[in-house]
Amino acid sequence: MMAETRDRIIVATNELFRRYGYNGTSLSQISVAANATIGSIYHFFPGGKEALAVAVVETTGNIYRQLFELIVQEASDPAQAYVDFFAGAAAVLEESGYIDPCPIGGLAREVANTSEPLRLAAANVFDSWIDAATRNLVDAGVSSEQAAQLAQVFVATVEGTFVLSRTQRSTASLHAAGRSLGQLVTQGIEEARRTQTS
Amino acid sequence: MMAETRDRIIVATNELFRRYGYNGTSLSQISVAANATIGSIYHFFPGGKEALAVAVVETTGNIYRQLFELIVQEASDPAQAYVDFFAGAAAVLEESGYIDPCPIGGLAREVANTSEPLRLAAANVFDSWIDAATRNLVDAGVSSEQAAQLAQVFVATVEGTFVLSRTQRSTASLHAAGRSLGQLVTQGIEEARRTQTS
DNA sequence: CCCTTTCTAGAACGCTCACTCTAGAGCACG
DNA sequence: CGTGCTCTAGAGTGAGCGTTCTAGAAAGGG
Repeated sequence: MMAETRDRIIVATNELFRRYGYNGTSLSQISVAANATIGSIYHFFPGGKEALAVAVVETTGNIYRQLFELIVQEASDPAQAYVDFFAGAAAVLEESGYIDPCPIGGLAREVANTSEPLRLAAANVFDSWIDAATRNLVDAGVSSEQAAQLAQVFVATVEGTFVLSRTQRSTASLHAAGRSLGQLVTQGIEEARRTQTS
Repeated sequence: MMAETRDRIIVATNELFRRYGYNGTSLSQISVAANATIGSIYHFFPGGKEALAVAVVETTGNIYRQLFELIVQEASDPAQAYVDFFAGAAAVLEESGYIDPCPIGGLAREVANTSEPLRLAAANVFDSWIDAATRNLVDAGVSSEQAAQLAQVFVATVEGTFVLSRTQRSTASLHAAGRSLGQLVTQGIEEARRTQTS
């Protein structure tokens, strides 16, 4: 029973943050959406709203990293994985009516100057995503320096296209980013192969 | 006298939004920072906080577009302009202690679901940036389809690296993005030349 | 010098916020 | 049958929010 309520609170908070942001979401809203009283929220998250937000960032960060690794695993070739990732995000955005697909970037940007715990939680999530992408690219044959650079650009582009597509209500930037990222990865692999065989 | 106060309000609001976001900034804070009473704020912006935010988005959007065009004009070659742009942003971030360099993306993501006027203002700014970059790339010899795609990726990457660098307190992603964008632009120019001469 | 317009001053309003507190419900275990 | 622990219930607190309102200060042309 305990874990169910806690999970419901996290899921509901995640959705509300994606729509209204951190400061735009109230505990009473969360209480209604999660079907849990404010007393319950403080029982599971004694640190209040901030602690709840940290939990949301961490769980969502893990889910997205797993999703990325799944897409990588199922892609026909390394470059295609990145195209697929952006195509999947585009589909989610269209289906949801352009609600933010991910609460982390928005939260981070909103409170980076006011909540150090939240900023750090978000930074750790971005690090874990960059690490996962770097490992994948190295596995695909990209040099480790190039892989680190491409992984950063990948994560940055994901966050940037979320901002753009949400604002413009268009998936054009996501498709553009998929193509460009695929191109960069392909080129990174070819360059490493050339260097190795020379 | 009138224009001075109005400008002071816009400048102060811009700075506060970049630190604390839209919902995290109060009119009383703005009033203090701008050295203007709340009555003055409502005199110049009868639409209240939302109208003030729209004005901030529009003026800041114009300033950034002009900055981009200036960098393009002074760059040694087209690809270098994009490297320079990210390098400049990196310098600004480091100097400012990683305050958000631009209020627009954060605002847009924060209120895209709650304020249609603000969302539209931000969307128009992004469109104007994409148009400016597209024109620049076409002038540099890139095909119009490629230019449109690259311009979208450029703007998305700018916004994304702002999120990342602000969260991680590091300019690594900015430098990585500068290199990758330069690479994509160079490649776009070469590809167009090849197609044309064949 | 008055009159009109532009702008400032700041108190006041209703509302919602994050958070606290005290009671008691539900349930497992001896 | 109770004893103890986890979790829920919901009223209450003080503070701060965006906005409104009325009154007056500057400023400038006739």
